[in-house]
Amino acid sequence: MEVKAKEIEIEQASTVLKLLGDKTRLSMMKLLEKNECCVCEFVEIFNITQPAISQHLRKLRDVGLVKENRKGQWIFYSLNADSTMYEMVLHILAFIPSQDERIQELEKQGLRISCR
Amino acid sequence: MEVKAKEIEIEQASTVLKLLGDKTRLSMMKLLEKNECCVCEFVEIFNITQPAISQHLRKLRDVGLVKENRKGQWIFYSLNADSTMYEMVLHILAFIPSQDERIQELEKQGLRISCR
DNA sequence: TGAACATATAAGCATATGCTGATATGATAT
DNA sequence: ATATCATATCAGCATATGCTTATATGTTCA
Repeated sequence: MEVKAKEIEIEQASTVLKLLGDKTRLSMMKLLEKNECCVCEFVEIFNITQPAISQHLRKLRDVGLVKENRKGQWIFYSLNADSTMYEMVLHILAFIPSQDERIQELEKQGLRISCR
Repeated sequence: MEVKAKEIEIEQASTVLKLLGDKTRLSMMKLLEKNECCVCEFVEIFNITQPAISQHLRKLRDVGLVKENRKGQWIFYSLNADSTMYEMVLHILAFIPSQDERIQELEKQGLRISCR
């Protein structure tokens, strides 16, 4: 490693890594790296129910990886740059291929996302 | 990210992250970052049985994160630098505090590790 | 106020995970 | 050969995880 990384507790680190060790959550985090997203977008993108999405987001929020920002009826999620783990998360996400085509794919298919 | 990271499949990435998302395995990997270790060392360090250690190592080996090297009676494990995920793993381990005191702790307590 | 929409929470279920004790395999040394 | 030590594998169990359906909460708008 060229730059000395800011160390974090191993307990915390393993918690975060376990959360990222789920394909759905990892994709969510990668999307959130570049975009603010609301629940309904995730619901369209992933082939699971809205409660399943909410539960994933709750787990990510509980450990402080994401934060929510209500805009009227919608709640937009984004990465929480204040998290102790933010730096590590960014380093990890750098290895993950962009998931943005999944949003574009939806638009192409005419599946409008209601909150935009 | 200052340097462009070599991207890996999201499927693969989540598999690796899930494996690292266990405190025992994460500690093992951190130890292996600097040391070759054999099973009996891990058995002394972690408060779990030898089969549990073997099972963790097997999982790490199955996805190619570690490799084994038999030396007579003992099998020494080390990080597999040829793994597609090696770079990402190193980036992650850079955030984990050293676990080397755990080995030193054992020596201090007089619990000799038989394979050294 | 109440209907419609977005999101969260609860309950229940199937599968995955991590551990233990028992046993098998492999290597060394007498 | 056989006893001993190191490691792996197997079977079984308890707990964790991710999903679904049903329902609750919160917001908007007529």
